[in-house]
Amino acid sequence: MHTPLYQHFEQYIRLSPALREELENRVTVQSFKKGELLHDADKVCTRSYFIRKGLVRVFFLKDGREISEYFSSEGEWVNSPKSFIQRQKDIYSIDTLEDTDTWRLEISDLGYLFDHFPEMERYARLSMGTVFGHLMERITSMRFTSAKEKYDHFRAVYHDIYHRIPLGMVASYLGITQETLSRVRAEK
Amino acid sequence: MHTPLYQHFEQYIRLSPALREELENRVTVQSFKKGELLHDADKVCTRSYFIRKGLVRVFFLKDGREISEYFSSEGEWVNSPKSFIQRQKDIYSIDTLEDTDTWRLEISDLGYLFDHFPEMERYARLSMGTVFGHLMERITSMRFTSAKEKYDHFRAVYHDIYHRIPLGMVASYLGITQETLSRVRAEK
DNA sequence: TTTTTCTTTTGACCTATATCAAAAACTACT
DNA sequence: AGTAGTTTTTGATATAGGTCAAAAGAAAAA
Repeated sequence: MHTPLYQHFEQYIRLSPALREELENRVTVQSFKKGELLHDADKVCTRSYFIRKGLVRVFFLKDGREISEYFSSEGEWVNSPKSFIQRQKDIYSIDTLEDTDTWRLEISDLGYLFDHFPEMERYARLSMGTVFGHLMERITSMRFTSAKEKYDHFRAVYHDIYHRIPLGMVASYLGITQETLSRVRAEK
Repeated sequence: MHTPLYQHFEQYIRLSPALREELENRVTVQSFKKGELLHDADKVCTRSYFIRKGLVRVFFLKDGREISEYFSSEGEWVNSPKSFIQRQKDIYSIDTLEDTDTWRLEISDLGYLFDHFPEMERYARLSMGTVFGHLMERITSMRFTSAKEKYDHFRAVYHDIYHRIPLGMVASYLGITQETLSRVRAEK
């Protein structure tokens, strides 16, 4: 039943039966229709969602326009990172681009797991290391690169899901206008 | 003697006497002259340096030019993150912009600390969370912003040290040319 | 199916920043 | 102090990508 979740953890640590059971008990199924909000920037983010099926987008408002920060899909956790970690409000909201099924974990439950299973701390450290690497690569790919190079990098990173994301959202993710992205895409 | 190092850890966890002692035993003083390499991209990064005094720059080569990735100064750890975490080569080298004194920690010693002190795992998770936030902010500040806005953000982030960094290195950090940065700076 | 709304493409024009080149201002040796 | 090397500034020009506007295409609603 919770196999994809276990597999995710086992990329980084070995799950003891006790930890498996705790995870299973503390995680709740929650589904969202396309366009629904998982998290609103108005509030502190107290939940993390593991995506079983679907696609979500983390975004914020700048001058009244929605800017995509990043996208998450099957097999990944999503939350508003700074809000979730530091228990304060942040600028990000999260909504879905497709009907999405998740397992939801409350921050209080996660705290319990950290306190009682040191391997969870290790899991967090290692998995953050992975994401960390992605962020640095992204920063590199945003400097001294043409719109085309940015788009190519985006397609490489979001290889499996880039075609499921509307053009305007991709453009704001890349920091270019959708007109420019449309032209870049045309010449191929 | 090791006070600044202890203080750094105690932003995130409480250091037991036992852990203090282990840290103290495993850390080695190392000093570098201005311009010396702390790490060369040719090699796997197996050491992390805590900066007691001085200023270093993490950079890589693109088309024969040196691009600054970021800077670190007093009270911070520096290494080549992906190389250090995943024990493989990466593009980054590290050198000093000033004479620099450090405490050096070998990855094997860090591994020992992770294995024997679960609070070290917690420290790593929490401190990575902080850096994580900075990276996300930086990504945001690089999209849809003018050269001037990028420079303003840089000065805010590197408030205490920005004046110690040569203009050309700041420009490559921001992803703009040094000519543009020079002009931005002139009109104030 | 038809209408309405949302998304993407195309076109014309403009501006911020890149590029190339050279002068000026620093820094660091001898 | 004087020379050589490096870094920063200034100037002239070019261009990628922004902005604004409108048409075309797709998706959702009636």
